[in-house]
Order: sequence, then structure tokens, then C-alpha cells
Amino acid sequence: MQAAVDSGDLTVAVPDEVRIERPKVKEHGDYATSVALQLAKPAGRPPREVAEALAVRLREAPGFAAVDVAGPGFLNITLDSAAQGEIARTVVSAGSDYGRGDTLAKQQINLEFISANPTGPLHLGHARWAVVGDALGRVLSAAGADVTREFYINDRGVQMDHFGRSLMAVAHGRPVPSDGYHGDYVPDLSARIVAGTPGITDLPEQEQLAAFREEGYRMQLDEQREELDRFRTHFDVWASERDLHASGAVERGLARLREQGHVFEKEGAVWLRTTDFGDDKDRVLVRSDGGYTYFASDTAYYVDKRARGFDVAIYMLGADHHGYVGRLKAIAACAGDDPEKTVAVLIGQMVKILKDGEELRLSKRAGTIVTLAEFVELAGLDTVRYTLARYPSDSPLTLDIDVITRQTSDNPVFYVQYAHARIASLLRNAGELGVDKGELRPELLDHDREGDLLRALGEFPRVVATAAELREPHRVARYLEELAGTYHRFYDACRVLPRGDEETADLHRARLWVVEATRVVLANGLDLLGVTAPERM
RNA sequence: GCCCCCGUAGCUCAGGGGAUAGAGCACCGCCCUCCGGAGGCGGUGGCGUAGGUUCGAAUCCUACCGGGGGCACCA
Repeated sequence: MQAAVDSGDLTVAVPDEVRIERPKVKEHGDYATSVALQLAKPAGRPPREVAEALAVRLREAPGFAAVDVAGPGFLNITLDSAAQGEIARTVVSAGSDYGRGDTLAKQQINLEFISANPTGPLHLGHARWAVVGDALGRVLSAAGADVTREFYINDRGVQMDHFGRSLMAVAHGRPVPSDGYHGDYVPDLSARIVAGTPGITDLPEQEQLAAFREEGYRMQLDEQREELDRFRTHFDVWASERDLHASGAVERGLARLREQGHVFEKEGAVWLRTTDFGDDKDRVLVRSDGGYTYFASDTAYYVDKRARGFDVAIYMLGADHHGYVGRLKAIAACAGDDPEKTVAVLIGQMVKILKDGEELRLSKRAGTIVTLAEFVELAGLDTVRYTLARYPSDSPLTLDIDVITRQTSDNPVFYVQYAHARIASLLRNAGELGVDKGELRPELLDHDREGDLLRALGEFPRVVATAAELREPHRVARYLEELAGTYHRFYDACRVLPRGDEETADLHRARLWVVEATRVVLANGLDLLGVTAPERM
């Protein structure tokens, strides 16, 4: 473009950045840009003329088969098949690193998700967070970020006492208090505590309550950890709200906010003036009775995260907590940060599941909501993970168990996994036939279906980078589904292995490169979602 | 009352201001002499309504209609 301006063909300021897109339809080439449309006005020339002036220069560059001006003034660039075929080599030689990038290099990201209360089993909403949070963590890491996955344990509120009281009541054959926990797991848990702590029911009231509470807490937390472990979701840090208080982080957080001048006292309580930063009301940090609020913990936790060196704190919250968004951002602002840079809140909408055409509400265990474990039992781990990962988290979801467990193409996870298994099988056959992919001759890959597939493979790193930047891991799943389709169409049209007594030709070998590259991308993509890539199904 | 999210095909959902709005299911047809038919090909069918910004809007803005969620010295 600079050349066009220098030569006097165009009189316009050269933009700092030119957006290049991958067109949706291949008639529009491998790459396209609309700069000419944007420059038409400042250049004082019709867009197509601007485009043509640029096209002339681009045609001189190597590796391009065609540079066309199309429509109102789009520039469509088509790679030649040799340049395109090289993608197969790039993918195969990068292997499990293909797709990794450095767009988020040096970013220290704290990714907090699930953060369930340690008072019961994980449910459907937690399952969504586990999947999306875990996949996002993988995607961010793939984009080069330094990610710490964190689970915040709400072990300090009055709900803990309700929990302990419920367990204690059941142990004495009394009904669970109305503000207690009513799930089926409570009697089980209570019985296990009684069995594991001899004499617990003879302790004095207060001591006993504390014992039930602490034992219940410990056991529930262990259970959640084990369940998440089975769910292939791992955390680097389990942060406890109690520790935050015990370690003095709360005082430090408060001090930080005081320094910034947003703390005030009113009616005996200590407040944070979050309304300075768009919150709809100020928030209490220390109640008039001297107790810290949950909000105080939140502020301390944020300050603590920043003190630990994180550039960005990502919070994944359920839709019922969306009221937190303004507060969290106000906290960051009160701490002297720019919330737009240091805080990112992702909201997860509700998940409903349908069985036999009706919404599944009743859980045997939790009493009201379907648990994560029950969902996994009904649908299988890979299916649950993939299914929850393929939708943006802020869209409400209705999943039909009968559909997602059907092992047919109704079910995207099977469609994608099948493509991988089919390739694995083909590669096994190649091994048995003694066909080696040998030296790649990329120029032989000039079939339309080969081009489609190579183009798709070439897009993967961009898909990962975009998913990371936008914090939308579902893009990876959608991409994989398209890739699987593109592969099936290739497979249908392009014979890979030599038939019967046919000699092995360079084209067979070149196609083997493409097939192996596809396997790599499917496996890498599934891995980002925490879903297995089976060799056989 | 105030605030947030969502309205895209019969159903479940994709679509970062770009070209002819996509996929799966459902429905109607078609394709197996050899690499996994758990596959492929074709057809029917849609942006809640009304304005605005823009060369260009499903996408951004406003209003309205419809659905969901949230308001605490609770956690």
C-alpha cells in the first residue's frame, strides 16, 4: 500500500492496521480485506479503483495464485496450491504445539471459577463453569498467557452454621431446620460424620455444632475436589475465605482502600463508596456489630490477587450473581485500578436439561437441582464436557439428554470424535500397508476438497487466539465441528490410500500428510476443551 | 420501580459492522466393488416490531413488545 501511495497512484494516509479476514465462502479467496472500501472516501476515488491500485502491487508478491477485486471493492487473495499445501507440513511438524501462540504472552491471569459453597454437591450450574472455566484456562494458556486457576471457598458465612446445624439435627433424629440444607446427601453425610467421629453427639451444644460444621465442610470440600478431578478440572489454588481473614489480607485490603480514600463511616458501619464508580449504592465493609461482610472479603480477595502479581482477574459468575459485576469493577476502581483492564466478569446463564421431553428438576441428592455427578452419569463425561463447551456461556441453554446421548451425528461430540477415530483408523491401515507419508509435495494438493481442508487447518491458530482474546472457548468447538465436516467431505472425494494392487504415488503420500495434519488439529482442539480424542470408538 | 441478560428455520443453537445469514435435529429425495455409512450430496424453511447511525446492520444506538434473572448492615 505504501508503494501505491509512494508511486502517486493513491493519495491517502496509510492506516496503521489493515484488517485481513478469512472469507466465509471460498469464492472470495483465502484472505480478503475491505480496506479499499474504507479508504475510498479519504482517497477521493471509487472503492474499486482503490482496490485495483492495491491489487496491482499485491500480484507481484510471491505465493499468491490470484488477487481479485470483487463486489463493491473487496480485495480477495488466493494462495497457490504449493503455498497452501505447506500448511500440512507446518501442522505435522508442530504437532501438539500447533495452535499455540503468544498473543497473550506475559499476561498474568487469575481465573476464578465455580467457587461453590462447601455445603453440598456440585450441581448443573457448576458443571457449566467447570467446563467453560477449564476450557478457557486451556485456551488462555495456549495463547501464551500465564494462567492460575483458582477456586474460592466460601467457608465463612452463616450458611456454614446452617449447614452444621442441619447435620447435627439429622444425627439426633430431629428435622432439618427450615433455613437448613434439605438434600438427600445430608443424612448420608451426617451418618458418616457420626461414624467417623466417636462421641460427637455427646459433645456440648456449641462444640458439637462446630464439630459437625467442620467435619461436614472438610468432607464436602474433599468430595468436590474429587468430583472435579474426575471431571478433568484442576485448580492451582484453593483459596479459603477464612484464610483471607486469618492471614490479615482483609486488613491489608481495607488499608489499601483507605489509602485510596473511598472508605467512610456511617451509622456505626464502615462503607466503601462504590457509587463513585457506577455502583448503584455504597457497600458495607464492616457491620455496626463489628463483623466483616462478605463484600469485605471480596475486596480483600481482589486486592490480594493484584498483590500476587496478576494483571487480570477473571471472574466467572452465575446469572444470579450478575449484580456483582458493578461491585467488582467498583472494587477495582476503589483500589486505584482501571477495572476495564484488570477485571473481567463472565456471566453464565442457566442450564436446563430435558429428559423424556420434560425438564429435569429433581435431584435425588441435592433435593432441588440436578447435580454434576448425576448429569455425568446420564450423559457421559466427554459428552457433558463437549456439550457444555460448545455454547457461549452467556446464552441460556436447554439440553435434551435423549439427544446428546444418542451416539449419532445428532450429537456433535460424536461427530468430531468420530472424525478423529476414522483418521486414526486410516493411519493404522497406512501403517499396515507400509505406506509412509514420505517427502511432502505440496503442489499436488490441488483438489478443491484438499484446498478446503488445508485452509481450515490453517485457521486453527487464529481460532485459538480469538477464543482466548474474547474469552469464548466455544469457538474452538464450533471450529472443530466445521473441520470434521470439511474432513469428511475431503475423505469422500479424495482417495488417500492406494487401492488393491495400486502403486503408492506421491499424491497418496501428500494426502497422508493432510490426513495426519487433520488428526493433529482435531486432537489439539479437543484437548483444549478437555475432551478425549479416541483412536477407536 | 431500578438494573442485567436473551428474542435468528418447526426444535436446539452459531454468527467480532462486510459479499448469497449458517449447523445439527425434524421433514422430502439421492449416493455403498475396496481407506470406519457413527459418512456424503441435494431440497423445504428464519433475523420480535419500529426508528436511527453507516458506503454497508442479525451485529452498534433509541423506543416498544415478549421471555428469564437480580435488588439486603444475606452469603
